[in-house]
Amino acid sequence: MGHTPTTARGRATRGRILDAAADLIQRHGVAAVTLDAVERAAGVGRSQLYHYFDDRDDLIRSVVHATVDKVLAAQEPLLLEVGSLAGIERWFDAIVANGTRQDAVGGCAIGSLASQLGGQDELTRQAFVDAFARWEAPLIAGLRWMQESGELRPDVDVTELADLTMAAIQGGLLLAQIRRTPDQLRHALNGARAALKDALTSPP
Amino acid sequence: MGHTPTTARGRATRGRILDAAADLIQRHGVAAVTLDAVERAAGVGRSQLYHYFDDRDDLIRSVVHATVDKVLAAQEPLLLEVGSLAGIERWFDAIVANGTRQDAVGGCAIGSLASQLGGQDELTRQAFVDAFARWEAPLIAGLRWMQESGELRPDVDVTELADLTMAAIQGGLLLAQIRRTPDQLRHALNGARAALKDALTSPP
DNA sequence: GAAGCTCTGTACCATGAGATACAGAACACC
DNA sequence: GGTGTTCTGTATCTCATGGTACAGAGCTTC
Repeated sequence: MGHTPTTARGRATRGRILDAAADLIQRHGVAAVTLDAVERAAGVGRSQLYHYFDDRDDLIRSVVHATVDKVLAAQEPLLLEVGSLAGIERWFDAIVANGTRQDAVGGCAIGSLASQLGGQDELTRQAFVDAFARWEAPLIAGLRWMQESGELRPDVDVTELADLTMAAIQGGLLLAQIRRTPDQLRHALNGARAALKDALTSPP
Repeated sequence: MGHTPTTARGRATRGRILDAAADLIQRHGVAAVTLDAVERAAGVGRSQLYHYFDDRDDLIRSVVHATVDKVLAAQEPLLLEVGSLAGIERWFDAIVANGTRQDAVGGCAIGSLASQLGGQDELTRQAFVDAFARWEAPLIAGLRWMQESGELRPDVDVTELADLTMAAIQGGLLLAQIRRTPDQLRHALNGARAALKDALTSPP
């Protein structure tokens, strides 16, 4: 898997390559990631690419892993507070804000990658399965905690609720990306919020 | 946009090309659609491709339009009955069945295409905007009808409900496709169903 | 059955893009 | 400051792939 850089300069270069490639994918799809384009965008020569990555596929895979780590790291502080309705709402708000921010491009980086590369090789697909699992796990844990502490009705299926939430996020982001407006995402998350409130023991 | 075939043989050939290309996209992504691959899969020579399509891009665009029409045509009979809870539930069941059927590949053909080509040119993106609008319109109309006839509470936002539903479908299909199991899709639609029931005037 | 279409088969071209070779610069370490 | 390692620049090769040329088969129509 190429050389892992040891010097600061090396890490910076590898990072620039990864960022440039990720940006190209996000904006114009995987097909737009030609080595020439990456070089231009990253301000880097051909030899650097092959110094840090085995080949193009290795680069793409690395982008996937980097993106997954980055997105999940960004989510982490919010996902830790998901054990309460207020925490979940903060999480939703952040997602909507995030989807709105990136000038109308939006879309979930992981979801976007997933639908482009999910049908690729088994290894890449597995990476996305793991990514979504890591993403959903804190939510399930939080909901379960709420259920055990009596906030949530005992008869609701927490995995079902979590799956709905994840689907609403992904679907909302996809549709918002196509329509270039965050409305759909907001609506979808409002719906998920309603479903959550509906499962509370004490209706608000 | 190439020659539109006039003979039966011509239509069959053009159809085979379109089917083969659609299949390749669905299974291995747009990048896998090389002209050689299409020829092999469709049992067709290079000259046929350029007889019926201007170039590769035209072929891809044609696949998009054909897929949209096909999916929407398949949905149509169910979408006409969406003016009642029972009709909506039949629609959901069909979607789940459809997502389950295609041997674990699944995924929404339109959604999959959309996330691969949505960031492409403006024209293609618009095609998807239209597709989703055409898809969602009957649902909104049905919900509005239910609201006017008193089945649905007057204070609920029908577009919000419809957006949640569409997002649940798309997100559920995406996640089900990645995980190769229809559970997530089923869960997501159960959630959407719950949200719908919650909006009814007479709780079931 | 001949003309004039639509449709098909094969060979070929041009070039974009992935990959390689190799030398030289920058840096770390003693 | 010398030496080995990491990192970078440039030129080049190779080949897959989109695109073209052109002849020939197969209908349809008169």
